[in-house]
Amino acid sequence: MHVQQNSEFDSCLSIPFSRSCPRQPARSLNRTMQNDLTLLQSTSLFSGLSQEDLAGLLARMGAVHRSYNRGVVLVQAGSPNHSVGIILSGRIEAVRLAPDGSPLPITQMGPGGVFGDVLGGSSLCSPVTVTACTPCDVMLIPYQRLLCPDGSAAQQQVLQNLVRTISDKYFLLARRVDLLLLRTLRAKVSAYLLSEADRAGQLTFRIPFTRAQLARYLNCDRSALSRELGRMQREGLLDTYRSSFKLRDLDALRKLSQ
Amino acid sequence: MHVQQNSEFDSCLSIPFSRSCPRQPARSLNRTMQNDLTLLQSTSLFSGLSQEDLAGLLARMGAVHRSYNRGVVLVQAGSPNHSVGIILSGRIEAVRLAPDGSPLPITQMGPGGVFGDVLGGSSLCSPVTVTACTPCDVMLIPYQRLLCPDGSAAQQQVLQNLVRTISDKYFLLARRVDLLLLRTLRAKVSAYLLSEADRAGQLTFRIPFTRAQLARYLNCDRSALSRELGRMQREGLLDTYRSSFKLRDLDALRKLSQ
DNA sequence: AAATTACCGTTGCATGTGCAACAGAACAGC
DNA sequence: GCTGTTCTGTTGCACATGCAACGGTAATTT
Repeated sequence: MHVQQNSEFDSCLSIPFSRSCPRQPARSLNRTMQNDLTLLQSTSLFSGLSQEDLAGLLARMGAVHRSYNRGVVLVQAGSPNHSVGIILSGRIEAVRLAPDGSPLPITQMGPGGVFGDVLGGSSLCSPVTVTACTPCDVMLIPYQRLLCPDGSAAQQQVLQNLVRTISDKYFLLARRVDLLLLRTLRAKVSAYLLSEADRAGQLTFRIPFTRAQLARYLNCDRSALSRELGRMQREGLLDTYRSSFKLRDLDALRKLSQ
Repeated sequence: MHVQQNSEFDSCLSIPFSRSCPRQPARSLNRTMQNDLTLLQSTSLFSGLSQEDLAGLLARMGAVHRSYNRGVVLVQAGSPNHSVGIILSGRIEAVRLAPDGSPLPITQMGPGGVFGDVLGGSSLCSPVTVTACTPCDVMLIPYQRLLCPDGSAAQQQVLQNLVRTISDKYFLLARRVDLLLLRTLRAKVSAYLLSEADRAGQLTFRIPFTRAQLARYLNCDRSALSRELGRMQREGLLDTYRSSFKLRDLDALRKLSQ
């Protein structure tokens, strides 16, 4: 099973859906439930739990299952969010509204991804808007129930996992800071593309951004990004067409990214 | 008692030491222990615990008390870190080494500050070097003992608190990202100074950075920063001399910071 | 198939800012 | 006192990049 968690970017755009339609007859639903448990087990939040413990825990915590269509807003920035969500199928993206109102892409996540966890139960308002990129199935768990210990070993394991999950997100954000700290646009582009190639495991890959989105992500102007990519292409460093990239000179790119 | 936690910047440079020398006769030491407990109670990590619970928990977890002289390295970047530290007195600072080797200030903390918590227990190596700005007293708790539940209510409370603590640090980092995303140097300076004034609670304050450090923090050139500060001073927006600042036109600064 | 929209590359221009170099002030040590 | 070091402000210059505008191509809709 293809599980992606905490992936700040994710170049895999085609997700193999285990279910195209969440509303199914009861017999299929049981089978679906089984699939969900297996997926949840491989999640950073629920790793290390047996299926029995997990099922019991979910019931005690009042976990609910929701389906959303593409484009639906799951979490509205500025309004309080009381649930942790785990993606069962589909993709979601989190964006921030910049002070000037333009959307700033933060992260995208596929099945197994956990969102809404970095609120610390402090009844804080979410700084990001979470929307469904594709039709989604999501499991929602009230944050209070998640944090409030019931004394079970499983629940304590989940708390530990939660610490891990949030720490991982911290490090992802820290890596983004590293990107933003690079001085030249060329360095940013090189660092970003190298990280994407690393994630994809090959030198040819697609990124989950349009040019305009990537420009916002790297905090630069869209035309400047196009210009720089054109230059790098002419210099033989890479090939690119729209969202597709092929890295040609890894060593040079590594040097450029400092 | 003056408690500072999770302060990414902190303009208070003069810390009133409760103890100038940690090595004292037994009678004083007990009194010191009492002070420590009170301070720890007001910490984000140990809030909500009674002194009895806290004392028992610390003993069970194998917490140790260490003193460091100014300049000593508490955590070396790149080497694994197995302990969470809570500052009892003094100040510490965390810096990163940029790819080019220059130090990049990350955070400073005073009494009550918690560090080494964002490692997720995954035996990760610390990305930052933590050093003592002043002579320090620190309480160290093995991360494994902290995460591994013993079934006590106090321990579960600590786990919850740990989630909160890490979440808070995530948001601090997110705010730094916001700073870095601002397009012009003037906007960065305005946003930073406004946040410092907000923290200090007054328009006249000192920042914990030299010009060169602030330039690194805002990701700009030192001379460019001096130039911009000079311009803003001539325009009547603020006054500055070395690390001291006085904001003169709050409205204008707010507009500039977008 | 036509029309509408979104996406992308290109280019000219203005300028903010990195870079290097220098000098004076503050500070520490002797 | 003197000396060396660190911190800071200043300035000239080059250039990377933001900005605006335009046209072309791909994608989507009717």
